[in-house]
Amino acid sequence: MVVEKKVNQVVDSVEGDPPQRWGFELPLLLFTGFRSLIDQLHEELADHGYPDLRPAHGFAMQAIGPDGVTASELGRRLGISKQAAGKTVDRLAAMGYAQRVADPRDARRKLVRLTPRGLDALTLSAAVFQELRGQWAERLGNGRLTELEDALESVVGPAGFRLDAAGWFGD
Amino acid sequence: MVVEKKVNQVVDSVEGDPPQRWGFELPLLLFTGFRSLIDQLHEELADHGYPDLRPAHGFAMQAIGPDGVTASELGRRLGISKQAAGKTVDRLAAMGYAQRVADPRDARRKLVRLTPRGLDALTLSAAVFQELRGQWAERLGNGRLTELEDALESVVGPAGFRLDAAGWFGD
DNA sequence: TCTTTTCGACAACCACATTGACCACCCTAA
DNA sequence: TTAGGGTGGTCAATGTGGTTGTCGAAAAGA
Repeated sequence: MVVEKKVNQVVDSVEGDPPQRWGFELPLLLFTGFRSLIDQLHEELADHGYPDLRPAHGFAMQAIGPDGVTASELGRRLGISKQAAGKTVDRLAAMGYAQRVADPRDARRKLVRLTPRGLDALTLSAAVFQELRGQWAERLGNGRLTELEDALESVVGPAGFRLDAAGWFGD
Repeated sequence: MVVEKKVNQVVDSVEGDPPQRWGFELPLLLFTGFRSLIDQLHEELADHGYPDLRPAHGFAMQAIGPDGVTASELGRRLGISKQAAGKTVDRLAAMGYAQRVADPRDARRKLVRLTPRGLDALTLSAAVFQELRGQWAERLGNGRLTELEDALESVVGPAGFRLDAAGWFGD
């Protein structure tokens, strides 16, 4: 990559107008948008009886899915060790969002399944996201919103979304 | 918020086409875009002699800024305790990106400043982001990219960007 | 059947945050 | 001028969520 050139470009334009927009604005805008949606989601969730859910829990429950998974598989999906996944399940179970059930077809396995409460939280989340998208559509106009979504998809690809976001940021 | 209505809407359309796009795609697209930019940034940083930098370090260094801050103020900006901020500074200092200097005007304070190496990393990051934005512009066309940025800004506002992203996600 | 792999658990450990306590220092008002 | 309150930095204890290592039981494959 020709970054050296860019260094001078950036340094030079400190005294002047940005070419169009600074490059660093893009990730910040994306992150701020994401964060605002997630924060609003959890406000709604709290108001509707799920005050203890955190963003990471949503990813975990999404990774469990409607059919359930083993703790090992959950670890793979979340990008953490199976032991850490087991502890995550413990926490979700203690909060009443998940449970372990023995797998009759494989005595080693214990399937992690969402409880009805867990499924409800997921259903509500989907509805809140739909509502929030509606608010964006109101503000931007449906066309601009769709273009935004399409543009993003064409850059990042429709590639299956990664759920291993928990420790990714970490120090 | 009229979420109850949305629940049925979402449940109903499980058997059918999404209204346009599912609401949950929007946050995922935003996050995936953000993540892809950050991942590529850190690939570049690693290739240019900064292999030990993690995303969270970038936020911390950004919070320190070119003028330096006290550890307490750093804690406020990052949304963590001053003790945790102090440890973060210890880590950055151990890696050679920051240093503490006594403040001659206030004997209590120790100013945290970026080292030349830290400043270089920040400058390089800005250049990489500029380059990455160029790649997006190539793929989308400059017009569509600018529209994307403008649309995002009009939703989340030009409000100063929050740096307290580290523990925000957390479990 | 024998070997290898997989699953879930237990234990020890580590990284990074927390709270609480403390002293040194600045600032201001009596 | 001095007493008090607020602020800055550090130490200590603790909590949480992750890691690796190990293990026995069970499944899968040669």
